[in-house]
Amino acid sequence: MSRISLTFPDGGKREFDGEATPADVAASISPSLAKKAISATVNGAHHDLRWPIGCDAEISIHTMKDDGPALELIRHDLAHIMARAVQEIWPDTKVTIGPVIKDGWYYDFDRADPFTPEDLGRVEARMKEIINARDEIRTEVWSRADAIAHYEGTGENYKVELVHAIPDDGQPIRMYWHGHWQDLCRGPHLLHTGQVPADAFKLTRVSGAYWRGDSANAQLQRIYGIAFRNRDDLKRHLTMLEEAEKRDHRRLGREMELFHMQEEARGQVFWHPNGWTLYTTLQDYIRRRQREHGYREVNTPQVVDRKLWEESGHWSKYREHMFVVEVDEEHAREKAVNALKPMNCPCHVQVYNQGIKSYRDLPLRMAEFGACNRYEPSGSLHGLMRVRGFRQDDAHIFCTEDQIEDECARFIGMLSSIYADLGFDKFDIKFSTRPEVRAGADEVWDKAERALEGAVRKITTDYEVDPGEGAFYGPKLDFKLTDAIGREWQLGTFQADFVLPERLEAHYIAEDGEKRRPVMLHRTVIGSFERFLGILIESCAGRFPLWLAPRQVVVASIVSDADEYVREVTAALVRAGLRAEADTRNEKINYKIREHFGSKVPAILAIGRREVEERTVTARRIGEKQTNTTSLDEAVSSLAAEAVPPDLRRD
RNA sequence: GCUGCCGUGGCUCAGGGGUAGAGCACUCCCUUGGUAAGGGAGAGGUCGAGAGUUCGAAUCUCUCCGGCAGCACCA
Repeated sequence: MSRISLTFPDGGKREFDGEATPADVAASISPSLAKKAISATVNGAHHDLRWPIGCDAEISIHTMKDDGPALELIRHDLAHIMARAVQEIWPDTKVTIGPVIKDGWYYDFDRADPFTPEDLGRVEARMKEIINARDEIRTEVWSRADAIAHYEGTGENYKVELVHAIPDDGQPIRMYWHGHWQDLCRGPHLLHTGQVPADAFKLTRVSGAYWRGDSANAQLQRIYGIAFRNRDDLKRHLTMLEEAEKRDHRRLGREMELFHMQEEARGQVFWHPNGWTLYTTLQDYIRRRQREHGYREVNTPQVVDRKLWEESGHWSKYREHMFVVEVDEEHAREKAVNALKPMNCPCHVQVYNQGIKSYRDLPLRMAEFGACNRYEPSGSLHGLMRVRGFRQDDAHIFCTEDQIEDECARFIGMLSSIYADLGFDKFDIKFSTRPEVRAGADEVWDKAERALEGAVRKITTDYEVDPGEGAFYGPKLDFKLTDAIGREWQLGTFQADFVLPERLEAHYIAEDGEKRRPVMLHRTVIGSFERFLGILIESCAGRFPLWLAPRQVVVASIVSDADEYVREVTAALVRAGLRAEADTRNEKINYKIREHFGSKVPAILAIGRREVEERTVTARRIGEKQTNTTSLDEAVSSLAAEAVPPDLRRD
């Protein structure tokens, strides 16, 4: 006879014989625990208590939270409940898949007519009915043949495909039921639909999504939902999203007069004085940091003959995404086909290839604030985050295979330091390893992968590995930050490349006098100024640290008798290197304060009769209530000190 | 590029088959007022573009352009 040993969250143990049913198990648990007993680990695998138990098993009951069922289970079952609601309302709709995602879930449907916002209301109402019905949730084990026959019979061709895709390794195929509705699912699940809080979820949007994520496949209708444990959490989440909207860089870009974009230059940026000040201040900073780390800056052409792109391989792969420039014969002696450079790499190899390089020159670190243009798909454009014209903080390091590790470690050190200076102490790292189709010998890949991963491990073990997702020319590390509403964007990157030096015939003379191929390391820290500034704007909600703020100080008069002194104070600040402005308009100080703090000026010096007489200034900082009156000299020197960029402050 | 939604003055938005409205911003006038909107007056749009339906369209239909969300893409 088989036995089941149960371990409870409180550490207690209980033994059952192998024929125990879930009901037996549930009965042995205290009522309060039973309500929360939803899933378990059976023989090491995560399982649902609803499964027939008929074998030797070590079961640990877990995932119970004191405040109710695990959110993941709630969201998971909501996906099923939504699919059921949709099929009950529109029986001809085919179901596909519906996973749990951040904050909620989605489910993809195949249906001739798209869902309208009103449809979502109907679905939501039906879902609440299902929840209130407290239908028991059951799981059955089916044979593969039965499952396929069933889905073929009901015309659920996507499910047929899914069953076929389940590896045939003896694992049972599980069917999940509530009411008269069923779905293919491996679990785990709640005990009944009533365990889902009926007032803490919301269907948020519909959109198209390709079956299996492949644009060659049919496009399905995806419905997204969000769910929380209770109504308050849901409300909090919605409020948070509203707040995040106020930090949207497109909105702040307009409000702070940083930049604008328009139809005639789609996907490109018109930087305004404030935005350009920010941009160049950041660029100056990056330039200093690069110099500090041994980079030499170059500058290469915008318009390059297609010949070079053919040699580099970009023409065949990215032709559709390049801005091609054809010079007409009427204006030139020969017709030439060029392309705006979509990236700087081949140009840097051209610089490298001038003259003969020795192993003594390596590692050779070549940087360029390279302006690139890519004809990105229209639907991918997104404010500053994804544009067609941008400038990278690009650099290529030409080195030997043995130098990869050291260069990678140096790079990550520099990147961490720069991110920290700019207010990002945390960022996500992704490590992508060799794909199936690739260039370069396995030994070189071994070396490069080890070098990259080793360098990362020196700073953190918290990184994601994407096996097989590396470029065909080498492994890569990506560094990501999130925007106001949690979308992730890739900024920094570090990639080893064994291919381009070969294609463009770069070489150096080794110690033994032989010609060798250098490895080329492609890297960016902030990625592009455009995207990084988008992220930076959102992360600080437009309240830049003083050294970056486009307008650092406004000196505002309270009465017109102070105007002359206001101009004197402003001049002193400007002399000290600050971006200071005088505001002597005939407006009340309240009005001026509101306006300047509204446009995120970090510091305001208010000047009234008292300050004129005492030759002082009264300062107030954005976001702070209190004011601080000091002598003029004191104010100027403390602001000037704060305006020094962090790297220069360290010395 | 695909699916859906949207497109009214600089911004936020109302209206809606008979030739446009509010608040903020802007200009001018009054107010010299101590730390997140003092008061008044004025100027500003032909309603994304084109075509169609209609006696008449910003309002209905179609096409295109653009924006937003998601998908796909991202050297």
